[in-house]
Amino acid sequence: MNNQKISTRSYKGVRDFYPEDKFVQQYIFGKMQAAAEKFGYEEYDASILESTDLYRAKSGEELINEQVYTFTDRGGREVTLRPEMTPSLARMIAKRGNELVMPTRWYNIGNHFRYERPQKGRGREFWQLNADIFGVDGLEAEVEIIGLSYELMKSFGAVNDDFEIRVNDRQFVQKVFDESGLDSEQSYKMSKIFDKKNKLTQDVFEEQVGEVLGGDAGNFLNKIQNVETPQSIKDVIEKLNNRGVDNVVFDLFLMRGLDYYTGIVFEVFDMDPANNRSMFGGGRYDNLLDIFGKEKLPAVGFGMGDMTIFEFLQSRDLLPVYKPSADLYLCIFDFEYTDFTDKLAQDLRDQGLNVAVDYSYAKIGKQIKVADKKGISFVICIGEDEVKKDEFVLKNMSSRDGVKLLKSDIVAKIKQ
RNA sequence: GCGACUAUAGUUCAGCGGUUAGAACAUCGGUUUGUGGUACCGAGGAUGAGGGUUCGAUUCCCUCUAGUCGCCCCA
Repeated sequence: MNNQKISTRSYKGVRDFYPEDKFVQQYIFGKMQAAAEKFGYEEYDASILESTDLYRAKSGEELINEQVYTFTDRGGREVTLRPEMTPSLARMIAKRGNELVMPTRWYNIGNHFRYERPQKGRGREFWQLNADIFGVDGLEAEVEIIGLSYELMKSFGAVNDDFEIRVNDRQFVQKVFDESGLDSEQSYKMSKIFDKKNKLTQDVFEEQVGEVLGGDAGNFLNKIQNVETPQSIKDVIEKLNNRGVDNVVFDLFLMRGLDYYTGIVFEVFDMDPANNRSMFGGGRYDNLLDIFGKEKLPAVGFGMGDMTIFEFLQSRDLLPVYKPSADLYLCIFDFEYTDFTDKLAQDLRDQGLNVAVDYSYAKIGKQIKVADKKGISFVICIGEDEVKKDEFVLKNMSSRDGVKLLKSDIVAKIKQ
């Protein structure tokens, strides 16, 4: 036998969730679920394991070679831990084919894995909400998805000044590029520079634009500086305004990294000057089913990761205070009252209360202290008096009060 | 893949080339044997691994490992 000590650390980049962490996670997921279902989205799920071919077909080589967890199973199959939800979603949608009644609205909250260097707000395992609507050609779909994002932010307690929704239209950008005479390679490079613009100084930006154009950038820079908001964006903004969403702006340089977007794209920005960055976003991607040989399907969706929204909520002091699941803690004076206490606990559980029992038989003050440290709201101590009279003192831990009541009144008193 | 920084108790941090490595918080016990939050007393618990310089290294140097942050990337 070896006596090497096993580290208590979790595997690099993945996270443990202690009860306090899980509580916050459940809060966040609860808000995500509520917002999605409010708009009539149906929950779906898939395995975290997918055939590597699925990603090979859809994504670039770099993703497969460097950024995913891939291994060979005992049967010689190549397997990949899902790095995102969209390929699985596309596979499921394609498999159902014409069975699906359009429009279809689906959402999922699941964990994903990618092999990269962990750093602030980014791990090798992350959880993400995906919400997508299929079968709607018009801007109503974009407006709904952006509206859903907005609703979700509000449900977290964010106010309009906290965040800003930036919108762009890839087709419009392409039109601008075409009018300026850029070929397809130049257009692709230019879109990458647009995407990075926020991180560049104006000088560097202009220099890089010049490099792509291979000469004088003056006309092009002048053109994009004076570009007018396209009609599609005007429509989206107007429809959102009608819904009460007024922190929406046009941003010609918003591209989003993904190549698969085909139309409107949007991102939600944190307006905190100390942390002014993109939190999440989405857009239209009508070519989703290409790799399955299916015809085009209109699709608009967005994804929201748990780590970025957590940091936002933390910075705005919008995270909930931890509360344990137990409503009531039962303390026992002496071993002989245990059966009585267990029966009481079970009765109360059958009535819908979450009840934990202290089996330490330590001094009663100590048992109460344990309940206090655990943050449980109510305590009842069981001893000779209680067993004899069938009457109980319900201690409210925050007010320090105790009220005498009958067993039949305990549940009502706690739930009030 | 590249770069910077860091590594001391469960956690956050001190410390000094030299006797027994300190504190706070947390944990446990006690002051208090039918009732908790304050206060007081006490206890357990640590120098990431290997090598080098030195009479002596937790301290200085090197390697490894791990972590944090940034770049790249971001589905």
